[in-house]
Amino acid sequence: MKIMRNSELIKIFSEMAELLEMKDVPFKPRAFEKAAHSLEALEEDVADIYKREGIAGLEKIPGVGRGIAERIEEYVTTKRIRDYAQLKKEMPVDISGLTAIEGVGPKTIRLLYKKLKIKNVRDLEKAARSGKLKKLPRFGEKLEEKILKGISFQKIHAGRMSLGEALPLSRSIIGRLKKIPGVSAVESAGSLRRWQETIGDLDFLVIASEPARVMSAFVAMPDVMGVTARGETKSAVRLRSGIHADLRVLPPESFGSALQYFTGSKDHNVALRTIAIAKKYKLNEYGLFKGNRRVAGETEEGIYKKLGLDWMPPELRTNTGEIEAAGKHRLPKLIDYDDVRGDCQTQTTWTDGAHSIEEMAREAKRLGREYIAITDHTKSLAMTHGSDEAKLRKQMAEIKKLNKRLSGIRIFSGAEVNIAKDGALDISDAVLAELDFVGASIHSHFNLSTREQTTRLIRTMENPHVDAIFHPTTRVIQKRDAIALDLDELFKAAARTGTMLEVNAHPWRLDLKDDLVRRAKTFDVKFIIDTDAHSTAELSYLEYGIAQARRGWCAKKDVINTLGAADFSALLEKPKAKRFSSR
DNA sequence: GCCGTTTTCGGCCCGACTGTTTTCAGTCG
Repeated sequence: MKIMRNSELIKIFSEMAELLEMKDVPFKPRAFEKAAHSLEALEEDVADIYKREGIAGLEKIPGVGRGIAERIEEYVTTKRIRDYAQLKKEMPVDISGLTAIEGVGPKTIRLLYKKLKIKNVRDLEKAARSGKLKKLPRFGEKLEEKILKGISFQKIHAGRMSLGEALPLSRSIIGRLKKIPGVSAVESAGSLRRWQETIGDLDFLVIASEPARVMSAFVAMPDVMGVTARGETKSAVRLRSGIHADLRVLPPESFGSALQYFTGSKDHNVALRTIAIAKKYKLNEYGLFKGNRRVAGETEEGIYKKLGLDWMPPELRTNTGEIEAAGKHRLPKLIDYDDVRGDCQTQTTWTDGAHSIEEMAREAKRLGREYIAITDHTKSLAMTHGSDEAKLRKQMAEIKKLNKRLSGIRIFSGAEVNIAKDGALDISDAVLAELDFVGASIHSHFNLSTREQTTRLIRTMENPHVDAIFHPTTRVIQKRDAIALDLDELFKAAARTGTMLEVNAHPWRLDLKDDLVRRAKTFDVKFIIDTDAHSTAELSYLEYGIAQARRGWCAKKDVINTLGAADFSALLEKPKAKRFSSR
């Protein structure tokens, strides 16, 4: 999936955008930025496109015209781009490192390099500490201090926060804001409202009769480490948890437009604004305007409707076809957050979990689940005291007893069977056949070739007892890349064998991820959404997995554990290959 | 440099806030 040549070009074009910005070149920076962004979404290696269709093929990529197509050609054929090298020679600085510091942009970088020969964050910190920055034109005490603070903040938290950290944090801030007198509405917008897997910062929108009071309360929250902006309608703070939070107070007539605007994504908004312009409107965070007259703004629905579009859930707003679908009234009916009725991957004290089968089952019941599959690890994963055949049989007997004793929750016996390097499993088929539900997953040999890895998983899927592949790509967000796989081939095999693919809800994993879910769906793959809980607390992760499925355009029917316990059980009784053929 | 129901030239999002400016540039989202 990782395409080397594309990611190199993405970096080059993004840097070119910044370098041109520094030189005050108008408009070209946006063009390079847009091309870089477009390459990120591209599924194919540009070199392959070029070999097949030449320059004309490259020009079909959105945001790529003749000029950028020729630069791609130059890169593919000579491994370099001359005008990038030239720009870099004029300004040999660590652009991405420096722009990551809050308040440092291209113009500042140019000034820092020209006056003080600052090339990277280390040079910048040294200059700031020795008081050299404040002597620069347009600099002073405060900016110097701001940069030092920005550098230390960056050291605490490089990168983005996981959805699993950001959502509870956001909910607690929303709770706090709602208690302020005069506050009649609070929403979080931004990437969090779109349930993106990582969050860059938090955005809060508020309707309040006394804006000043909200601002004071916001900047005084216990988690606030520093205030970066405080105005009448907008404030911004740094939180101890290592993330920025913005707050805006809005009049009720603009709340919907602000929600729409600050929810994004940026690409979605740009596309929306283009439609607005074509229909002779102006769209901004205060409303949709015809001349000076506001024609919509109170609600998001009102804005989309005036633009001829159906309202769409924030999870879909990525400008990858949702706007066209909304215009044709063909948006998918997404799976709802309360549609999943059972959790099919959980671990207990039998292996590396923190709680007993009964504790997990009772908590699952409390959360409204109708069933839970207990899927402890198997023997080749020795560090988890994985089960062998005898231990699994003992566990099955225990589950049978518990099912008689407990009401309102059904426990399925299962396992998370470890997949060997060659795709074989470490539990005999005879015992797998006795289990209600079998998931298999990879926990080792992450660096095999695409061919080896694909063959490995397909062999596992061909086992008639394997109901599902857990966390199919084994990526860990911001830590470990997905294993190399020929995904189309994998998805075809999953559909052919009737093997479900998991959308793992653990916020570190979220695997399969959104765009792969969407792609798998085109092969008619069926999914299950599981928490992979190793404790009772983690059983509540389910919503993150559902969000990922929604971002992958999943309907309820695509996700098999939306079935009730009896239907799910009946489905598992059928031979794998025949389970989904009639659906 | 890109793009096209404003089309092959002439546009390209824009408002809030900060700091150091005495009227605005730079950054951010």
